[in-house]
Amino acid sequence: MTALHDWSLTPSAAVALQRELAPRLILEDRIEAVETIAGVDIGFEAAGEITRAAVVVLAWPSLEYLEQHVHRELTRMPYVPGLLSFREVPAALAAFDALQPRPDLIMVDGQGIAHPRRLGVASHLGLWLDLPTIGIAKSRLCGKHGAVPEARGEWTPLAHRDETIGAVLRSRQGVKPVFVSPGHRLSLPTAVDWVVRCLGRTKLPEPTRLADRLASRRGRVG
DNA sequence: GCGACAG
DNA sequence: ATCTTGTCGC
Repeated sequence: MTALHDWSLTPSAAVALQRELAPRLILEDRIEAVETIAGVDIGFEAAGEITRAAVVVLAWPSLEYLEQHVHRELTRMPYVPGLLSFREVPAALAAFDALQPRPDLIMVDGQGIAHPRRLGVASHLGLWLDLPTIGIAKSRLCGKHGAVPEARGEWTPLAHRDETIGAVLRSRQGVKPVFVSPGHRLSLPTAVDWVVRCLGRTKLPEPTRLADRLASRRGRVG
């Protein structure tokens, strides 16, 4: 019952594809007027056999709820550090198909270019949809950084092989920082700005926080 | 060779 | 990610 799909690549083939795609990323600000922002996250059911992709769309600048959508499908790949997009992006794309006007900006739960080959899940999704994306991860995949300032909104750079790949942001005082990195079509400063602007009084920005709840079915969103 | 390792 | 109870703090 193995559902083969063009996303089901062997690890080495997936790595080769990442190396081919990373150079195509645009890390300059190519983002239009923002009126809607989407948050995406993936959750699992039935001991991981079912993948559940959730997308929540909010209006900017009110952050008012506009719509949500959930797509469920059989899980196609196991979790392998560095290859997360092959496990989650297919389901996320299906969830996005239900959105009529596409969002102007997307916040993804995971890394953008803060990845060994600069192609985290946020970058891969952004490249595929050709939309601006930002990666917001709750923990580090690669790279190193110094002490993170205690004040909310402050950050310290995340570096990897002499490159600045992201920001370790104190999104909420007294709480572990989040790792922000550009996904596609925007710069690091711009990515951090958007995350800070979408922050409520919680650790995660509203789009991602709501998508998280919907994906893990931990409460109502709309 | 020995760790580290998004979700 | 997911499995899980109470508990500390704004």
